[in-house]
Amino acid sequence: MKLSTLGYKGTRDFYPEDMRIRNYMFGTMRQVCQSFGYEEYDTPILESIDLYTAKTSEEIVNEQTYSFDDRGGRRVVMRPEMTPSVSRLVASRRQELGYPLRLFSIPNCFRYERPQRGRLREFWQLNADVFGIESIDADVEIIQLADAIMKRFGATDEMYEIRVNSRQLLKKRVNEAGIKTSANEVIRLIDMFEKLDQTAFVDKLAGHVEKPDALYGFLSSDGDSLEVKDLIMQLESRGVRGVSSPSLARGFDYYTDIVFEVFDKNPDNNRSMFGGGRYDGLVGAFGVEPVPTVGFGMGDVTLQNFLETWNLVPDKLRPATDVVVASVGDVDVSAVVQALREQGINVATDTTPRKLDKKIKSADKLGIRYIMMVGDNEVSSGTYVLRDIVDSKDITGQIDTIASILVDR
RNA sequence: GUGGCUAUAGCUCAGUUGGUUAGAGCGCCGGGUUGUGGUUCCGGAGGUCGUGGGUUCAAUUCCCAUUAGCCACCCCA
Repeated sequence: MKLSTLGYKGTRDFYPEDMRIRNYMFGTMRQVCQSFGYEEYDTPILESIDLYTAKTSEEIVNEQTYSFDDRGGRRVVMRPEMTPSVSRLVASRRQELGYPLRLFSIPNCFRYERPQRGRLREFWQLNADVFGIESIDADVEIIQLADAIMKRFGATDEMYEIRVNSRQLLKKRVNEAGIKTSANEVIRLIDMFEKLDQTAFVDKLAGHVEKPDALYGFLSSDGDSLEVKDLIMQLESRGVRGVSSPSLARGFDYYTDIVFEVFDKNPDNNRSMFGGGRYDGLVGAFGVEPVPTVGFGMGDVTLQNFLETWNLVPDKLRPATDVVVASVGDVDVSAVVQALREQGINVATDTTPRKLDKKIKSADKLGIRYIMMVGDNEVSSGTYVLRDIVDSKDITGQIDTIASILVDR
């Protein structure tokens, strides 16, 4: 039987050229996070199902997780998100950790969903969280961090919008409107505010609250939360533009106060790219003293859509290999290769019996910028020719000269 | 979970109103140039037409199922 070359549904293979883009994205995220004083951590992909049952949104746990029973009969879940794991991490050493604690990670997560644009079954997600700051300073910092990452990718204010809301205020207004069903159902409906027209929305709302018109009026206003206004002001003083969005709710149940999302303004995407908020109750759910927390998750799939549609992916991403040493005829190139590698240069060899033009073509195809042709003449004279495939020019010189060019390329 | 579109060579796609050996461009491999690429010329390899079943004398083409991909909804990164 012939094996299929297709991978599992909703997952991706990363060829070197894909990996370069991924490394670029993750590298940029890592740099900016570290510049804000965030430290990297990691946790296992597998977690007990208990971690999610109470905290994540119900739909995600019930219908969107990969879960199975292990050989000992324990229910195991492949993490659908990182927040419960990092909360567990902090809770288990609650006392001995130093605060404010700033953490980030770029884990792969799994959700059993129908794949489509911006959504796959395996995705990576930058998670940045700050623990131990009660004041709005933490919310400001996290949003500023998210914004800084966007800007480091070359994004400008026309490309995305940061929407901010207070879940506390939203809950208050929902309660004032007189809940007929449940607060969660109303909030879920509010999430659809932008997608429905006014009459359809108010009609639906009328089934859930006593005073739909009052609630609608609030949702379509600029919002009147002092906290949100203060937040937006502080962001502005740091050069970050935030917009009040009273209907913003976010899907996860664990958010307690400020929530935000970053919206992709490109018509090809036109969707919420990522978001986050404050979840003060999650660490405390492990039976320790609660720790105030603000964080966000930034998915690689939507981010890559964003970068591609706005043309922000650098096209100069090159392989780590600096040079190919190509043998000409029957010659031993190992000494030359060794000498270059000792200088810290990444060297691939091509000692296949093919003709030299094929070797140059192959190096070009692999994206490797330099090729060094080594035959008997070069070895005996000690003078080598280094070809820059990109600029199409040759550099002739001793091995040290060649090495110095490659080192500070 | 619901709905729509799609599946032919490595890639992008044509095509067969059901009928012998299924095509193009690009890419790939080899040669013209026994030590120098991206141009050009010549030659070559590569497809059980996604998979399974049905209708038919005959299916890549029609029908059903299934799988995968894309898109929208739900939800969300």
